[in-house]
Amino acid sequence: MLSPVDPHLLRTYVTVARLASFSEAARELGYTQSAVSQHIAALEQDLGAPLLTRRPVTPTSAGERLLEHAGPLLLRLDAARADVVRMAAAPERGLTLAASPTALGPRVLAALPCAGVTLRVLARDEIPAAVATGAADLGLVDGIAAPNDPLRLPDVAPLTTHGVAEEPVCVLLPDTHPLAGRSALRLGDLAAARWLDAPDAGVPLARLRVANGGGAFRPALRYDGTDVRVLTALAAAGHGLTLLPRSAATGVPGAVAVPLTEPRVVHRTELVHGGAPRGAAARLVGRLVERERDR
Amino acid sequence: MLSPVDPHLLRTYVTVARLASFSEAARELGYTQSAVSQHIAALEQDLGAPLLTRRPVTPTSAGERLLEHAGPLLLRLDAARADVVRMAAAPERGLTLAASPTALGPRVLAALPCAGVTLRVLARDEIPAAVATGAADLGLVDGIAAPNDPLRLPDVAPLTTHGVAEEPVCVLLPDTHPLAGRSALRLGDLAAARWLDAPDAGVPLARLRVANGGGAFRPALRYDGTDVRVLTALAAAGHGLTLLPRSAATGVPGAVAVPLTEPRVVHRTELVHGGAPRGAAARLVGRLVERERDR
DNA sequence: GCATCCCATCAGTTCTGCTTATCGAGAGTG
DNA sequence: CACTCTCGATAAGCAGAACTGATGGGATGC
Repeated sequence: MLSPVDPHLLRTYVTVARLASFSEAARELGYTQSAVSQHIAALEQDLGAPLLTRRPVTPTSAGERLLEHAGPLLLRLDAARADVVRMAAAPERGLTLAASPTALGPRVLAALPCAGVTLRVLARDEIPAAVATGAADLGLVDGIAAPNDPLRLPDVAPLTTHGVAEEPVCVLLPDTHPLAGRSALRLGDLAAARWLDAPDAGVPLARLRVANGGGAFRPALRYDGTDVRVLTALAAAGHGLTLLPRSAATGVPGAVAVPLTEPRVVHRTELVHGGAPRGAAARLVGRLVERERDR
Repeated sequence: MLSPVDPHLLRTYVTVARLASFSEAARELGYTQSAVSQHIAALEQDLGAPLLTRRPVTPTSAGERLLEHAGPLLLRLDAARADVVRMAAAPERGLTLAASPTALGPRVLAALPCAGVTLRVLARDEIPAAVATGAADLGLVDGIAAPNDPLRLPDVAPLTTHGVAEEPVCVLLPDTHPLAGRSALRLGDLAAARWLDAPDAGVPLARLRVANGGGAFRPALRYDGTDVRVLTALAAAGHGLTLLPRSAATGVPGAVAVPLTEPRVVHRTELVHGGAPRGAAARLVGRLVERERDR
């Protein structure tokens, strides 16, 4: 049986690759430069391939490949520890909730307890990681899916998800737009449009590209922030169209929200948590999931 | 910064949990019983929680949780090594192809080279693991999805997938069945039917349960093998209905295949491979993906 | 050509991880 | 009830791993 790759070596490897320097990595990790050098040598010998070019320090192609593995791997390793530790000691500190910006729909907001919650807005794909490592007790992720379909989340760890809410998806158009009067839109109607590319604030477009039959969207302006207000303002100012859940798209000055009817997709919000939510976290889970069942 | 869980300890832990014995695990791992005892003690101290009850040796609740993490974790660790090693040394041995039973549709069979291929039929969720760890060079997985949607695969490692074929999904009915004369069926027509539960041979039903609005299927007989012939024979004999891709469902004596039109799903086959397919593997990838593009 | 920077290598020390040996608790037996 | 057998915990010792500090050598800059 072949022994697993030593995660200790892996950690120094990713640090070296990130900083592009053995000595810097040594400083950051609290080792001597010598130790780091030996770590990399050991890893290269173990895998039987050079991982870094020296001078300048850059990953080789094999090293690039290893980097792709290393991130999720170290994440899972930490997640495993965090998850088990969480079961043992539940200090009942304040509840931390990690959420993507558009995941905070009306149903969620109504269910939040009045006090004792720390809300942390993160990019969509950081949320499972935050929950897995214990940085947050609960996560709220949103995205586009077929009705009643679960979202596709990166599975960094065994997490539990519950559907919490589904809303229609709307296109946000400046009210001067020729299609602004429509009561419904198909994606095909907008084939020639320019889109705002806002993976962290808006609804990710990539998911639709497939349903769209492979036709790529023409991105106009890319927005890397997480502020929905900025995004709606950009859309209202005519910088491009964007997709939002109805509740986030209505009431924007200078813009109208038109429901998207084809393809038949919904904006879905899911609650994600680790093994054993306790105390306030458990209560919030109960409240959100129960509301869903009433629906 | 917290140091990652030692995978060495993790490996002995899962072995102990599986065998429910320290001494047995020691024998299997080539350690002394003392070493295993120390490993478990170290892990429990590291995580700050008891993981096993002794006498009898059983995982605690925290231990159960850890087991859920451990499997994917060790798999990924091996996958990382295998992937990098594969980049370095490409010995150009015979091509090994791992496939789920119903993934071998006509398009795939036509593209296979005449010689030098080892075909290995595995359960659906073992295939990504086999490809990731290098047990197979390529994998073929099938499943049910919305048209043009990718399948949901367990992401054990960064793998690349290509859609290879899509076929209609058919219900296989014994020709004495009252609905056997229909030219098309909706899932709602079959709400009262009994189903064959064959997760490894047929098409998994779980995926449809969601699209079905949460209504569970009534399973009649469970078949754990991977032989499609057995499955079709069972269906023809009236032991229950089953879903199959059209090419696998036609021509079964005593049964008819009726296309499923609602929900709108297809049987999809995907090719999955690791980082850098070479030689014969690369040629096969090329041939399969190219055929897809022609479609 | 000299200084500097950066990684590789070597020797020495510390500390971890494994083995052997022994103990103690619990289950089965006459 | 005593005896034994099994199985896991613990102690001591030893070999090897891991890290440090020092040194070497190939780049680059002045």
